[in-house]
Amino acid sequence: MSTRSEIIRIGDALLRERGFNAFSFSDISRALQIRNASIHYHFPTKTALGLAIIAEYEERFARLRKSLKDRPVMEKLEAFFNVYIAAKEENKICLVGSLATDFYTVDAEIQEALGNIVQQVLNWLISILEEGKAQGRFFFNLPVRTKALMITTNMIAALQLTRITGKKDFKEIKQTLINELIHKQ
Amino acid sequence: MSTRSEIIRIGDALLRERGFNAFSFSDISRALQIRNASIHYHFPTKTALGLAIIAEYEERFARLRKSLKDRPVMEKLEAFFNVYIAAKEENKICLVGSLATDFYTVDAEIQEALGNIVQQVLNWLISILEEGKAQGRFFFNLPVRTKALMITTNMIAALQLTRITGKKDFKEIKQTLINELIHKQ
DNA sequence: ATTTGTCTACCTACTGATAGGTAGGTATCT
DNA sequence: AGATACCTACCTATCAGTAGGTAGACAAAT
Repeated sequence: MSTRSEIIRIGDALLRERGFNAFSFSDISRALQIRNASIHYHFPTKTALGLAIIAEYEERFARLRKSLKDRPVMEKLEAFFNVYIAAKEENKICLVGSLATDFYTVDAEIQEALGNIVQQVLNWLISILEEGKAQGRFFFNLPVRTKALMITTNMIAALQLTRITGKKDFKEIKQTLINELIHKQ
Repeated sequence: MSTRSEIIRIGDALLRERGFNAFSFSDISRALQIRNASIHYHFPTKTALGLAIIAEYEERFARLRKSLKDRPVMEKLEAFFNVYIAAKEENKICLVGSLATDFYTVDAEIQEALGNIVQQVLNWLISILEEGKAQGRFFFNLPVRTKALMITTNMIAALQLTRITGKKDFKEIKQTLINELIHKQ
């Protein structure tokens, strides 16, 4: 793995563990056993690193959507939840939750990039919900975008709140969302 | 108003706007037109200030619960949502959401205090939900604590996500929660 | 009534640590 | 020779925090 992608990997981990303002280039350089200035060689500014982290998510996200394109809708829903389950396994929160808290402290470019990825996540979930409903596998009466907002906010904050109340609550929230979706009434 | 409570007020505003690691004693001293060292006179450490901000919430929260003790359950539910509506009016997030993101960067004392206030909020909402259900005013099939977790996570992340997608979405989420609660099935 | 001491709530002036960032040099590979 | 990927050495700004001083309010002692 290249140093550049290692920096992104560690930066992402720190971002979702501690927030954008609570990690430094030094944290990354220490972890990689290289000098601080070497991080700046790959990413001139912290904003540039932030943008690269978000771009990485966009690429992974596009690949994931593509690979699931012709899979059953239930598998897609599982993939959606797996993003959050994987984060919980590491006691991390999600990118959107982390940067939403820090929103007014980051550069406009990051705010914009975050806006784009939020749109993509919401649109993905909307398409999953629509497909599942059309196939008679998912049940909900709310407008589909509203339903997507409800599920997304549940998952974002579930990662955060259950840092405090415990992982059992995270599983409860996740399972409740799935049950409500796949069971009539 | 005393300098001490002004410091808490401004500290709370900054905490919920930018996060714990993105505000400094200088931000507060500048706003109050006093010197940095004077903030340290009232709060020896940033942790002490954080604890005082949380303690202020506990006091306000206890007063609110007491004042609503004999009021109709619908009024109590409104008061619960008003906490988040008021935050949204200022584009701020809630204390719990902010500190959950910063959780692993703050002292254990703050983590503990945060745990206590989360318990209090959840227990309050649980008691409201129980009362409303017993009176035939609220409808839900989930275990009451699960329902409380769902509503709380929706509101915490609604404040965060709608910094990005807009206030209209916040209102949509809030109204959906109320509608689902007060309408059968 | 005046002095004295104590307390509160600030102040100036500083510290060491760390932040993000830069200039310029060097080893290696093609 | 030039590009790549590092390095040393440094910069300025800011951070939380400290030492020690002071003006004013108040109360007790003289």
